[in-house]
Amino acid sequence: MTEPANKPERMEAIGILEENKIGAIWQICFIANSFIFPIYARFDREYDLSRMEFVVLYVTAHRANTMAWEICGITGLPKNNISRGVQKLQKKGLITRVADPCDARRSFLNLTEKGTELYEKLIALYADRADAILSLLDDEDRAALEIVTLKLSKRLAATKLS
Amino acid sequence: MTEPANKPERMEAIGILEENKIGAIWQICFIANSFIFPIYARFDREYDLSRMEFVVLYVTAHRANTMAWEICGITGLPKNNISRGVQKLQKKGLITRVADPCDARRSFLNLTEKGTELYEKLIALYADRADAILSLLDDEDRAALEIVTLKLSKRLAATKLS
DNA sequence: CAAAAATGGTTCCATATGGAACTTGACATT
DNA sequence: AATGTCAAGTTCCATATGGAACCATTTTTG
Repeated sequence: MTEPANKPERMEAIGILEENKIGAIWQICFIANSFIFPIYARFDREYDLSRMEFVVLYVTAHRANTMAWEICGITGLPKNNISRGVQKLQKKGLITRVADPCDARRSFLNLTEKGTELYEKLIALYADRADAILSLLDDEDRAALEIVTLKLSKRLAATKLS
Repeated sequence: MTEPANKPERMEAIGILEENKIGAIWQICFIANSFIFPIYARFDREYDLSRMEFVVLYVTAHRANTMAWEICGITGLPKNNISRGVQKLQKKGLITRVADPCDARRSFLNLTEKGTELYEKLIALYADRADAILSLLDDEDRAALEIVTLKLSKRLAATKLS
C-alpha cells in the first residue's frame, strides 16, 4: 500500500519549485499547503473540528479574555467565519462567552476545561506534524529557517502592504 | 484611508508568531496566507480568474502538453477542481485541449496565445507582490531563506509523509 | 442632547471546495 | 474475447467560504 516515494508526478513538482521568477514564495506556499491540508483534514475527521474552530481555539488558548474581533485581526480571517467558529465551540462547551460589561456588543472568550484538554491534544498533533516536516532539514538549516521566517512574519504583521 | 502601520490587533499577531512549540510552520503559513489571499482576490477582481484557473494556467505555462492528472500531482489539488479550472480556461479560449491519441481518456493542455499573454501579465503581478514581501528582509536573510525553502520544498515533494 | 458615523457581531446568499460515486477507456489475466 | 481492475475525468452533493446587508450598541459631532 505504501506508494513509491518518488512517484513521477511528485518529481515534476520539483522542477516547478525551482522556478526563480517568483522566488521563495511559491516554495513557502507549497510547504504551508503540505502542512495545513492534511492536519486540518485530520482534525475534522478525528475530532469533528473545523478549521475555523481550531483557529478560535488556538488564539483563545494563547490569550485569556480574547474577543472575536481580535481573532480577526490576528489571523486575517473574515469576521463572519470567526463568528461561526465561536458559536460552534460554545455549543460544544469548549469555550465560554461572557458579555463585556463596558460594551454590550462584545464578549470575552475563554477556554473551558474541556476546551483546554482538547487544545492540548490537538496542539501535540500539530507540533508532531510540524516537526516531521522541519526534520527534513539538518539542524543548521532548520535553525536558519526559523530565524528568518520569524523575522519576516513579524515584519509582515507590522506592515500594511498595498 | 491608510491605516496606521501598527494597529493593536496586528501587533498582537506578533506575540503569537513567537510561539515556539510549533516553530517555523505557523510563521510559514502566516507568510503564505498573507501572500496568497490578496493576490488571488486581485486576480478574481481584475481578471475574473479563479484560483483553480490560475493554477492550471501556471502549470501549463511551465510544461507544454500538460495533462490534468499531472497538475493534480504537482499541486496536490483534487482532480475535480482541476477539471473545473481546465473547463473554464478552455471556454475562455485561454488553453487548448487535444485528445491523446494513445489514450482517449487523457488530453494534452497547452496555452493559446491569449492564454500566454494573460499568464505574462499575471505572473508579473505575482512576482511584484512576492518581491514586496521578500524585500522586508535584507539581502543576506533573503538569500538564506530562498536556499532553505528550496531544499525543504524539494525534499517534501519527494517524500510521502504519513 | 439628537443625529450621524462607527463598531462588534450575526445572518443571508452566492460561490468555492473536496469527497464520493460515476463514466469511459486501457490493460492484465484467463 | 470475456472478465476484473485500474486510471483519467466528470458530475453530484453537502459543506466551507467570504462579501454585503443587517442589527444592536457605542462614540462622535453639530
